[in-house]
Amino acid sequence: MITLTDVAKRAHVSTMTVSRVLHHPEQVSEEIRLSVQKAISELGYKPSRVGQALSKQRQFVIQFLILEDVKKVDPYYAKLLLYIADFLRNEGYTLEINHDATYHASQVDGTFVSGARKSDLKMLTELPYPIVSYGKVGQEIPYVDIDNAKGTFMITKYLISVGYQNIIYIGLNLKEDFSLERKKGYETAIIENKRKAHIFMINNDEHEAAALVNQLDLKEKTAIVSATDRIAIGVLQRIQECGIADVGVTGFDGVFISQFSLHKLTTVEQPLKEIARTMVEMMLKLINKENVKSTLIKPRIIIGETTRKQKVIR
Amino acid sequence: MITLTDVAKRAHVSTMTVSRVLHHPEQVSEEIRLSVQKAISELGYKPSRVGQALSKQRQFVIQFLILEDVKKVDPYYAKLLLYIADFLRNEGYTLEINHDATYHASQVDGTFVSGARKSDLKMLTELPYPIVSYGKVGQEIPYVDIDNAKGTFMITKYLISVGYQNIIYIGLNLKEDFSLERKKGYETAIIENKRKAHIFMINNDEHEAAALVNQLDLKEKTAIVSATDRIAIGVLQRIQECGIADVGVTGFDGVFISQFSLHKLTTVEQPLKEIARTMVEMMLKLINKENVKSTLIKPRIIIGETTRKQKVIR
DNA sequence: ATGAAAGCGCTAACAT
DNA sequence: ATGTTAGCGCTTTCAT
Repeated sequence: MITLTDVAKRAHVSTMTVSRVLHHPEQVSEEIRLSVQKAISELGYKPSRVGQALSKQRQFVIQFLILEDVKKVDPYYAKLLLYIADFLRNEGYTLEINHDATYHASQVDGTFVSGARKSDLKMLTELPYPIVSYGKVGQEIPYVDIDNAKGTFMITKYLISVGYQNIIYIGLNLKEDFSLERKKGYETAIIENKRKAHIFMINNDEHEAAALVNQLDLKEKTAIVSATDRIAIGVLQRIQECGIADVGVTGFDGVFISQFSLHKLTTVEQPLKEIARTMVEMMLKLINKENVKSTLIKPRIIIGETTRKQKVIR
Repeated sequence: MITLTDVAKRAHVSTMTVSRVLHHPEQVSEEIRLSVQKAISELGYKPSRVGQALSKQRQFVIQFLILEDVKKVDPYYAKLLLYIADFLRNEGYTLEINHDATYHASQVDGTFVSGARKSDLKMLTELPYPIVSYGKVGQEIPYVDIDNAKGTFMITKYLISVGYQNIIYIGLNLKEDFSLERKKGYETAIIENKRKAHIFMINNDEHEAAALVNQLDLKEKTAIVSATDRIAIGVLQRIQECGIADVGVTGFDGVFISQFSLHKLTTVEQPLKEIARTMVEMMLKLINKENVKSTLIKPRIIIGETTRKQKVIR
């Protein structure tokens, strides 16, 4: 391995001069600077992360702590991780993946966390470094999340705008924040437009969704707002089987699932790249002891082929 | 931060004695060992990764280098990453995620790579540390892969065993190894059972698959072996729409996609946990300068609801 | 503008 | 069985 000392010898200067060339080049005379830079590139010198970490007492490593069970990991996490890794790298940080919930002792400069629940709050607040959560856990922990209420609000409003008369919501039978928010978004849009709310709550299961559709006696000009893509897929398949005409179906999340269907699903997209960017920005601020505010990312609705197309709201 | 020195002072010994208690406890008298262990736990001492890395000249970090574009990342990568992270952690290693293909300069003890192509071979073989690839790139690089030929072979044989007379293969129009292997597995099973091969090659697109089905004039007792779940989804939806009876459909990969359908797809599963375990084992051997052999993992076929069920082959 | 010295946390090699 | 020394690569502090 090429070290600072190697470069220093080659350039006939001290290691400090080399270090200065790298970090405070303005403090070094041009002549020496050039010859040091030459030595660096000739030798192919790369600073050792370990050496820097030791003397700076910083690791330049951020961990992503996934608290879900492996089997339940959402498919789009891979994308989120990669986006985060990319953004971090631009800032000179590295991303370390950790999974086991008992493993918080890792020596890092900060932690991203996903899948955290209220019961994790104590453990998380006790960590000796900054945390940013993907998804709200509690006010104590800065988070980034999609604006769930806005998502269902936007998509419901869209359905109304393209002429659906009757709009049904199939929600998630869960007491988590995101589930309540999604329901609220639908209700707000319904009230604003003086329609009648029709709400059903089920588990996140395509078969339950299909079974529910069977009992609904759907008419034309009806649209179904689903709280997740998975519910939407069940609804959609049942509707197609029955051959009911002009019934709109929408989902929520829509990163992979909605692609695996002949008819592209109208859905609320998780803007993963923006979520990643925001999470990284917040982390860097926290590391610099700056204050941050939890952020809701504005969702984007994707108009697919499972709803009418007339005009598009933004 | 609590250091070795803190522990040493507390236990009234030298730092080396503390280090020995941690790494070679048999070399330390029981009396001292106990008092050092007491000091360690009272202070909550955790060895510094950086300090160890510096003196051992090792990082205890493995990177996973994903060479695909973010947008094309397979959904099941998240699972693979987590499994690998878990296995590595048991061995005292940490998993670092890197994505940008130009970023191979990372200081790590080894690299896992996925999505590598022939054109990456040169770069990969020049890396100064061990590599294990997920998926075959060339003989130069140790890899772990699912036994693609065996997968299609097994599933074709299964279809024959449950009584399908006519078995069609819809393959991927790609010259990559895995695509050729999957086709070969089908052909081998067909020849062994003295059936007639019917092969079509298309892109990995559900619409192309559906369009192909339209031209096929399918009869009863026919089954379609698809090279990917995505193709299978297209086939399946088209068949359901047409209401053709007793036509079997199978896929390949089947980690997430096959779950998002009312009718669970019969498919060849990527045994991700075993792939992860094998990749980690190989990496550790390589780090220890032992020889390794590239490994094909035996696939498992999942019998879903898109094929007849009579008896199960293993 | 440049350099020397000390220290970050740890361990291998060498004493005792 | 235990301790001392030196060194891993780098940066901060304090000379010069």
